[in-house]
Amino acid sequence: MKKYSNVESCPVRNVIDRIGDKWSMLVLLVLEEGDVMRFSEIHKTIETISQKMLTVTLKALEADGLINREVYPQIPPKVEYKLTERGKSLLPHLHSLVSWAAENMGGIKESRKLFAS
Amino acid sequence: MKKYSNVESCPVRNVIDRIGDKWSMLVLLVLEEGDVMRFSEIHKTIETISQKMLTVTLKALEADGLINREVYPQIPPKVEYKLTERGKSLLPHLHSLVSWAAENMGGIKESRKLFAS
DNA sequence: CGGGATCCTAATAGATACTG
DNA sequence: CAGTATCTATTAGGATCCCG
Repeated sequence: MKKYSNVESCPVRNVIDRIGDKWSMLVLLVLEEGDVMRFSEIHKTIETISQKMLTVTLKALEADGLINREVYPQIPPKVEYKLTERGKSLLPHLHSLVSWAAENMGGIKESRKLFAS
Repeated sequence: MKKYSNVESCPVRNVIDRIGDKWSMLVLLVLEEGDVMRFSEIHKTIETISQKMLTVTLKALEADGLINREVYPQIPPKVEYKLTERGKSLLPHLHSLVSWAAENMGGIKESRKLFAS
């Protein structure tokens, strides 16, 4: 059986570390539904995210080439975000997780209660 | 378009928060390969995890009913872990992510480099 | 409008020592 | 062997103010 000593080299970890943060996955799902969206639109859709975290999250997703950022140099500024092809290719896998989560959430919550008692 | 204001009620977030931590997913994949494993076996396989984090991670997975913990009351103690049916049902979805990650890691690393410069 | 810069707090993770 | 307990370091995340 192979060893998992050098965690950093694992491609999976690189992905999970990114989409496993507090907001990335949510932003991806929102952008899928909204197609092309401005910063403020995303912010309004995910009401509980802070401006800073939305900025940070968008930048990280852009760095990974999962979303595209287009700036319109005008006053007031306008910035639009949309999924790249790579980003779109990730979404089916996320949806597969979403389905599993929806189906199993009830059972998991039951388990947690039993475990706590 | 629906709003994602109350993040906590989202079943997806509950799942991603759990498997998106530093070690859970790795432990699940290791247990899949190893079938039934003792604490020390898992620890040897994932060399870089601390004893504390392995304990914490196993407990969380057990609470969610994803793994089963069996204690043999003897000296020295022996504790075995294995996937539950629910845990097994999650794994295909993780593998789907693993595949995507493996295929796209090269491109993502390229993107990150370009973005940094 | 879409951020950037700074400060601060809370949550996570690791090291170490100890135990039934 | 399989953990606990405690302490410390690191990181994630939020609040606030500012700016072109």
